[in-house]
Formats: sequence, C-alpha cells, structure tokens
Amino acid sequence: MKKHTLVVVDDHTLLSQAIAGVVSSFDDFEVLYTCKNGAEVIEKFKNPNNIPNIVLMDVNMPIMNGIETTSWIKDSQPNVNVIALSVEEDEKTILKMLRAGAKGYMLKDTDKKTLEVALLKVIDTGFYHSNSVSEILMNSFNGKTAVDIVLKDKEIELLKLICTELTYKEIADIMIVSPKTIDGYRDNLFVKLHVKNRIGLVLYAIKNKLFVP
Amino acid sequence: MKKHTLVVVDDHTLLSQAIAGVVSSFDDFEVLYTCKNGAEVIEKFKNPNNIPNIVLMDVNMPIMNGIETTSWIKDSQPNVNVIALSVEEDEKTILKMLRAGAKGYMLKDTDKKTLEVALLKVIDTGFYHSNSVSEILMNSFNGKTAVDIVLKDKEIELLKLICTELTYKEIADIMIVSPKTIDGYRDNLFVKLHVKNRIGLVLYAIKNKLFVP
DNA sequence: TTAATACTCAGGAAAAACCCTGTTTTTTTT
DNA sequence: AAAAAAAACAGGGTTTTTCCTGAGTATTAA
Repeated sequence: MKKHTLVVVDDHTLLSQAIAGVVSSFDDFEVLYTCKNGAEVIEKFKNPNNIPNIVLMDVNMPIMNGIETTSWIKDSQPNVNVIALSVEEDEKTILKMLRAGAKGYMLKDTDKKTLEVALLKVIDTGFYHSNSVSEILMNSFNGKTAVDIVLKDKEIELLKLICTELTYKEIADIMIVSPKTIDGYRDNLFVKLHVKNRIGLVLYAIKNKLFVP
Repeated sequence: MKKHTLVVVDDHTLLSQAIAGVVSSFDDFEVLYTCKNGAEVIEKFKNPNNIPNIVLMDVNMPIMNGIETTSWIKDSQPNVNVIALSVEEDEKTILKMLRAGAKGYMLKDTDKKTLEVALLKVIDTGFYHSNSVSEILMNSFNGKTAVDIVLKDKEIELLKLICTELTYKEIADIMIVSPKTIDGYRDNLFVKLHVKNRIGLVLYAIKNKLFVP
C-alpha cells in the first residue's frame, strides 16, 4: 500500500526535522520535505509532485504565518489536509486557524503516539482535535468562556495607556478628556473585565495582546 | 565505545520526543529519558543511574524554568553539561542561562547536523555556541553593556506578587513581614529597575520573565 | 417628541500607593 | 568583641487610585 505523504512547516529547523523524523517512523506516512514558512510552501507547491496529503503546520511563523498559509492552501489545493501544530492554547487563535481551513489542531504538548493517531484519523475521517482543543471549542460554543467581551475604541485606547507608568491625570491629558471621565472608563473596565485594580487591567491587556511589553 | 548519555527537557512532549529521536540517530549519543520541566529533572536525578552527560534544556517551561533548573543542576551535579535550546534570542535571557551554568546555547532554528556537531563539541571542549548566539554575546561585550541588575530572593518574591491584584498589605501578610518592610523592598526595586510605580514593576517582571501573565 | 439610554464629568471620601527620614535589630566584617 | 553594613520596620505626610452617588448633555429608540 502506498504511504500517505506529508509536509512539515515550522520555522524552527531543528523541530521540523525532528518531527519529520518522528513521522517517518510511522508505517503509513512518508515526509516529502520541510518548510520554514508559508512562502516556501507556495514555492514548493508549484511542482505538482510536491503536493502532499497532509501538511503539519506551525501557527507562529515569520514572513507568512500558519493562518495565512492555511488559507492559501485551502484555496489552491483543497484536497490537502492541514493540521495545525502549535503551542497556542487561546481560543481566538484556534478558531482563526480552523476558520482558515485546518482539519485539526494539536498542541505541541502531545506525544508521538497521539500524533500518529491524529494523522490516521485525518486521513480516515477528515478531521482530528486533541481533547484539550475540543474542550476549548466546546466552551466557545455553549458560551461559558465566550462571554465575548466587546471593548470600545476609547476603552482600548485607555487600556493601552494604562500599561504605562503614566498617572490617570496624565492619561486624561493625552486623551483630552477630564480625569473624571477616565475614572468612569476605568471603572467600566473593572466591571467588564472582572478585575479590581490597575494591575488587573495591565495583565488583561497583555494576555489579550492589546499591549506588548 | 560507550555512548554519551543525554536527557531532553522541554514542556512540549512532542518536541522533546522528536528531539530525542534525532539525538538517538547520532552514533555517539543515547537518550536516557525526557522531562517536561525542572521539577521532573530533580525527581529523576535522585537515582544515580539517571545522571546523564548532557542535558538539552528548553529555557521557557512552566513550574521550574530552564534557568532555575540549570542553576540547580550546576550546584548538585557539576559534571553534567547543560545546553540551552530555545527560541529566545534576547541578550538578557542568553546571559542569564550562561551565568546559570549552561555550557552552550542553541537556537531552535538550527539543523540536525549542527546539533550533532554541538553535542560533540561540548563533550570535547566543554562548550558550544551557535554563530548567531556568539554574535549576540559579542555585541553584549563591546556595546553598551547592559548594567546587569542583581535582584535578591525577597525582591524576586515580591516582584512576582506585585504582578497580581493583591494590595501591599496582603502581600506583606503572605511574605510574613511588616507592610513597612514591603514599602522598603518596593522602593529599592524602583531605584534598581529605574521605574516609578507598580505598573513599571509589573512590566519589568513580565519582560524579564519573572512573571508569566 | 418623549422616554430611555448612553456619555462626560463633579464632589467627595476612603483606601492604596508612594516618599522621606530615622530607629532598632540582625548579620557581617574586622 | 566592637564596628560597620545590611535588613526590618515606624511615623507621618503627599499623591494617586479606587469607589460612590449624582447631574448635565447627547444620542438613540419607541
């Protein structure tokens, strides 16, 4: 029986080589090559012999990231199954990747055997998700964690300034409103984000990538 | 000839297994086991049969990170060569790791062959650094040498608690000292870290990975 | 056009954070 | 053992942050 072909895309050469090694040890799979980013994938895919059955795709890459690359593959080669392989656990990233067309999402914190099971399941049924990812997805559906916090422009602007050593008075000057207005914005954020002081706001902003330290 | 023994420490199971696979393919090396964090290393090292020649250590791990773990190994098993394996490229992290006793620092963005060369060089000469890391180190010497800031245990403990929504009074209770003592610690941190308020401390702690949001 | 709902802002109080000076206790050095 | 240095802590003040209630204005909905 012919082996299923596979490509590993990850900017960390050592890791992609290592994962390629692991996959090669599986009976039913064969690694065609590895890529360091999405641009290389596009280049490779120009040759029809380079189209694999499965792409193991890292999410965070320079030049062209996993989400963009997955979208591109879905458009140009819909038969290729993309499986995301990432350290990211946050709901938003996972959903973005799945929306882009990934057939599965695995956290890098899994073992060899699980990877083999996942690959077989994708070939067989067309999708696979690790338990932890399924759990995150479930929560996002029956709205437990997905309380979908919507922040207004002013609140986001304030949140970013809050992540500095400026006082609220100084922030008010920058935003050209009364310090008392800042008080109001801030108190709303406390309620919305379920935090009790400025430190909580800073942590929220950083966690949600509104501010990069 | 007896093979050199090696241990891989990385919180991403798949990656540590994969790297273990790669290393196993080298003629002169044998992987004893893998660990997910520093705590597991300590546990394993209790058995003298588990002491390897080399430890391939990821820098960013939960529970007990690479720097702490390397320090511990250096103290308790000075003959074990630790090689840091990380995606981090920033000077401070690299220097911290080397100060902690690492004999080498490799970026994950290297290939199989380079890893083998590195392992052999560490066994042979006692150290190895990839070109990119050497370059960073060079810059750190002749350039504007970052005045390295040394924090005491109490200061680090406080810094971590500062990154929470606790008040200083609550922190004082946790650290079992007077709130006035906390005042003192904090004011010293302000001077040492060149910041002017608690927000600045939080940002410093996060940037320097003393606290992971 | 009213009514309901936001948005901006005020006063004022209480808590927390910040800042400076100085004392006591502990540890280290000589 | 005495002197020096460092650590722990206090008093007391200022500034900033937090919290509460309410008022005027603008925007939106019925």
